Amino acid sequence: MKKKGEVTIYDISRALNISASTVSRGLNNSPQVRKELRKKIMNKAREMGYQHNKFASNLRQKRTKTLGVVIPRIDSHFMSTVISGMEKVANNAGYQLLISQSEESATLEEANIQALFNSRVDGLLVSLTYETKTKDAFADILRKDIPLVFFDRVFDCGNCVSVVIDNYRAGYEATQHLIGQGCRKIAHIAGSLNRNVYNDRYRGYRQALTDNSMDFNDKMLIITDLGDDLGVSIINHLLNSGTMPDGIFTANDSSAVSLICELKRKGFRVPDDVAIVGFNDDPVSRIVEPNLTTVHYPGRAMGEVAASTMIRLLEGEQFGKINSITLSHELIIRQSSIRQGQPESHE
Amino acid sequence: MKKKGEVTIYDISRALNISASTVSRGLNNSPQVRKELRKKIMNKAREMGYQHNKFASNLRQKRTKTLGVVIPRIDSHFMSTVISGMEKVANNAGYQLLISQSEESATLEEANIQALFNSRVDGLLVSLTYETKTKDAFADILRKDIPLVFFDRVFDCGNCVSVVIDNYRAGYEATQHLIGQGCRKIAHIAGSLNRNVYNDRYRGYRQALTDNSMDFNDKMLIITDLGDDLGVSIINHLLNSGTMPDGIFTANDSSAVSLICELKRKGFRVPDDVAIVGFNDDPVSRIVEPNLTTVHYPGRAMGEVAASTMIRLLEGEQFGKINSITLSHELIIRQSSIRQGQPESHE
DNA sequence: CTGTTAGCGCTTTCAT
DNA sequence: ATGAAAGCGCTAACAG
Repeated sequence: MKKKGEVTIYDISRALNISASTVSRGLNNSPQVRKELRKKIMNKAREMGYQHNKFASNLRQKRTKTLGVVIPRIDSHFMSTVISGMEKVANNAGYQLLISQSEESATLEEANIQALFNSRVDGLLVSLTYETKTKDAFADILRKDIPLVFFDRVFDCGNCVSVVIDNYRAGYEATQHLIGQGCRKIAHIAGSLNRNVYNDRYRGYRQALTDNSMDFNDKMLIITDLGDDLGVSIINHLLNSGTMPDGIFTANDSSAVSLICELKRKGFRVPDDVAIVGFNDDPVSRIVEPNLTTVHYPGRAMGEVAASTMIRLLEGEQFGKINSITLSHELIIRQSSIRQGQPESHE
Repeated sequence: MKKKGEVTIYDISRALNISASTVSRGLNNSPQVRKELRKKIMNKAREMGYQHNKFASNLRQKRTKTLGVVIPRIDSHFMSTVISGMEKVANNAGYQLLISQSEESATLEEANIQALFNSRVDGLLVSLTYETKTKDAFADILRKDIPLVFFDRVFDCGNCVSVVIDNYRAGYEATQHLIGQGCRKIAHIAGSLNRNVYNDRYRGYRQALTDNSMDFNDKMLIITDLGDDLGVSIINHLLNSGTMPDGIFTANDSSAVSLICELKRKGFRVPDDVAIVGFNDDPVSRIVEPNLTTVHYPGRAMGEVAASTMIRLLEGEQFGKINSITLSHELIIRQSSIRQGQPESHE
């Protein structure tokens, strides 16, 4: 692991017969240094192939200009879009992103948080796993007042910010749409109800049923990992349960697409026999036939907002304490849920 | 930016009436320290809420256990899958990933490389932008012997490793397949020919034409950014050019899907009027109707291999110098390119 | 405006 | 097996 001898500010100071502090100041564009000298320092630095050593600087300044990110997985359309927005904002503000995946494991999540803490990230951006139940993993972070921003899958917690959409309302609207299309037996495919996103969507669904005097049947609630190959097992499960729904609201688009494919394969007409509404506005929702009605989730904006909120927190431009930021979603109505001669209800 | 006073090894050494060096050794599980004492140190550390400071450690050891990653964008199925594999391998080996996006801009790419270099990453993993022409941006990296691994979009360069698939052969096979299906006028939609991936696919396409005594017509080559809304303009362009192809090989799946949609909208039958082959095996290729024939690209494996190669490089377990690693691809034949009564040729 | 001095927290010879 | 001391490269008082 031999590193060729680093050129340090001392080398420059020696070459220029000035002190290291002046070199440091010059390199950081301090107005305390004569413009002329500053330029001389810069030139010499370039000439000598000097490269700023962030570590030494960090150690001294006790900040890293680095943000830690912990997410369940990065390889979904939604999450990669969030991270893309986050990286852009962070990079523009001179921050770097240390990204780690928890793979839906609370244990790995905790290990990742610990590692990021040891790396002394200035702030932590987190979207929780399916499993996470307690805030224990965040104890160190919170004790040290390291800013913590949750996004999408969040914890309600006093000293941190959450960036979310109104999943409850989105779930309500999705269900209401199915009801408006004439569906009378509506199933819901959910993710882990530990997590706000799935719990809220579920509660919205329940409320919409209630508001339309429709009974909830617990055979119509299926809790899954929302994978993209759920169609077969879910449709079989529903058929076996003896009550085939005429509408399904499912908590993400990949499961919705899988359902549509399986329904078509089994000879059901979509949406006339079974109408589907998904969630996320994944690109596939526009491609699958019939096109999928879904909830547009502003992923890029969520990443941007989370990052810029974090940076504002770090750089202390707060005007009062923010607890939570809710971005707007939108129900995108596509043909898969518009039934023949069944006009869309005007809400 | 007040940080509550860190607990250091000195605090522990004082509490235990031993020296800091012993504490350091104990914490690092050095066999030089009595087992008993080691345990006492560990316990005290936990009790006092000690947290290892990676910076100080890095500064001293001149390594960071951090890998820098520079990619055009993270928000595509392919790239997010690569990164996912890379992160997993890195994390398992105790490395962290500093990820930045170049957004297809050579300038931003260079700035990102510079920033990562200043952060003293132990190694750099790069997939190039459309624009990048020279290796100038890598001068510092190479001079300092920082291991450099390219993946997907690579530079041929003496002192670094490339992880790729055989894009030439894949392009050849894709085109050959269309020819086998009876296509006689085959267009190719390419990305920037600066980049190996697109150039090689293009050359494979040309060679397949040649080997089948088919003329190449430069109106059949369209160079684009391979965006997902290219369908309209490309089909119009082809129609206006006076020679509508009966087969199209396009360098990624999102453009392929966009083409299919536009062709269907215009009343062409796919594949009987125009057959399509894409690239990447994106999930949409399985959803679009007709399903898309495409080249399976092992994204996760590519990320894993790139990361583990890097780590092997860093940890010096090399058995000779590796220049390039080629992963295997696979042409996935789906209905969009199987024409009625036109049996698939047996290659 | 510039220099002197000290120290961030850790690891690592070199002694003992 | 443990300790003393030096130093990684930088920045921030403080002094002039």
